[in-house]
Amino acid sequence: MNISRGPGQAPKYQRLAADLRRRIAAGEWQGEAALPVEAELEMQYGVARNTVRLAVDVLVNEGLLIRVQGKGTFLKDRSVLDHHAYRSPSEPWPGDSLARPSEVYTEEAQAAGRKLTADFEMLIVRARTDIADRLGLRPGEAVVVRRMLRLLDGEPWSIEESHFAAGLAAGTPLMEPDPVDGGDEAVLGDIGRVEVGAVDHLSARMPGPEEAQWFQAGPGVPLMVQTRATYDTRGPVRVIETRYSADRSRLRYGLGTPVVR
Amino acid sequence: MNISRGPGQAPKYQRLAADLRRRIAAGEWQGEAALPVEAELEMQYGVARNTVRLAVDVLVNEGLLIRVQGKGTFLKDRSVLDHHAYRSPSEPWPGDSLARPSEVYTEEAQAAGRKLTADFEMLIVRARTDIADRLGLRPGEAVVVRRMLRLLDGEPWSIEESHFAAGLAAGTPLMEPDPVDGGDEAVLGDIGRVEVGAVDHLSARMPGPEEAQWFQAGPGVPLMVQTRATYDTRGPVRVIETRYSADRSRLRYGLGTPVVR
DNA sequence: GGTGATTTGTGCGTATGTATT
DNA sequence: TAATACATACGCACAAATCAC
Repeated sequence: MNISRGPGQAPKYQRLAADLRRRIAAGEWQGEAALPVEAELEMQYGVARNTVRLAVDVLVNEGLLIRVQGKGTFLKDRSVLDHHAYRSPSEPWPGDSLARPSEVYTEEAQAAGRKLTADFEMLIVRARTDIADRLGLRPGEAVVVRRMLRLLDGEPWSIEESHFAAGLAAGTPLMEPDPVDGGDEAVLGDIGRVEVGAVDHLSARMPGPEEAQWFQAGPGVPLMVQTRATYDTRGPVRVIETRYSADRSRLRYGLGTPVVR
Repeated sequence: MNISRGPGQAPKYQRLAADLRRRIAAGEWQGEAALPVEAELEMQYGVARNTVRLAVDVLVNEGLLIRVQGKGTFLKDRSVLDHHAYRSPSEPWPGDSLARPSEVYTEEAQAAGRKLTADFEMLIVRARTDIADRLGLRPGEAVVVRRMLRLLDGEPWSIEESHFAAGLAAGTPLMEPDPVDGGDEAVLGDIGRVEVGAVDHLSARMPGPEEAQWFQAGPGVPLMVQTRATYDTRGPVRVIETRYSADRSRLRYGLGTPVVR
């Protein structure tokens, strides 16, 4: 392919990126195979190393390729784990359709032949304004954050943070720096705050530096953010913000009357 | 700030990026203000232009900054439009909680003081394997795709594609290259295929080149992808895949018993 | 309407650092 | 240890878009 630049043409590096994209789509390299090394691409296309890197940058930022220093440039693998974020109330399933004790995650992973582990942290912070809003608190009020860091086959998968008003958590096991058997909803049940409804907000964005580090997310891998505000008959109970590495997860919502398949 | 690189330190451009991130967070530039020009940053930090560009690249890919040739580098604006992807059946709302005629979008935009317009296309294609799967078709069977391109204040906002089995659409207005009053569900109702349930899958990824062009999405702006498979009592009805520019949209799901706020 | 100054975009070359094999 | 391959960093030149005059 000739990528010399004429007038009215796209820049070289973009044309090079397009050609590499085409060769990838054509299956020239399979699986997680390595691409030709940069020096080889320089020669194949007769361009400077800089131009090769600009082109590969494009595909890396699209999430198609990953670069590994000292090894090479590789096709990126994409295998996702579905998570049931919600089931229709009538879908047969042990427990509530809003509840999500840790066992749910473990089971989903096992069903997919994969292994899910988790770390736990508890912290007390001043609420972000959007969280305070949804909990019905004044801005800057203290909230208890219970954070679950989930790993899939040892790779970072999601960060789940449950936010409780300090008043609600006081005097309960939610103040302890340990996960609770049966999930936090067990505690909520004990104090008569059974969640009956929720509103989820879903968005996506690129990770910040700390997030990119924890998720081991290179360029081209967005985060998917699920923010769930739950309610009982008295009012707001908690806000759960869960961040997923988008290249490893997909969320599923069962809506309306479930259909047997 | 001194960003000379010592041993064991992060690379210059990363430290420069971190410092710029800090200055942005500190509010040194407000609104959509311009950052110092590249030459100015070169001098401030005493580095080569290349290094400045690498650092700014980082922040652009995080979605924090945008660059405009001939003008400068600017803070990126983020204003999102919420879309009600699902409402609890008991939430008061005209029409079904699964249905989404165009009017819903228009109303949501109006409520936010913005204007939503749309273009329509109809095409007949061989089904992608995942679509065929969910429609219960053999791979490669023909499907009718009804595509709605939605613009918010004239800016690209979402692409919605409804996929119907060719057999189902035959002989109905779904074969016409025009939108249907009341939405496609009006046609489905007429032929006795009232959707009673659905399964949504949500994911996020970076746009491909055509998508990036249509969405006018620079680097750092992911797509959010919602795939809804709907059912009536007889089986699959349609698959709706909607792609949103993640920096302009947020999806809302009302779950369980709705709570008055 | 045009001209030049400003600012980012593209492209080349070179050298050296660092991780992997 | 040596070779390989990507990462970082410098410098330079010109193109293309924008804007002020």
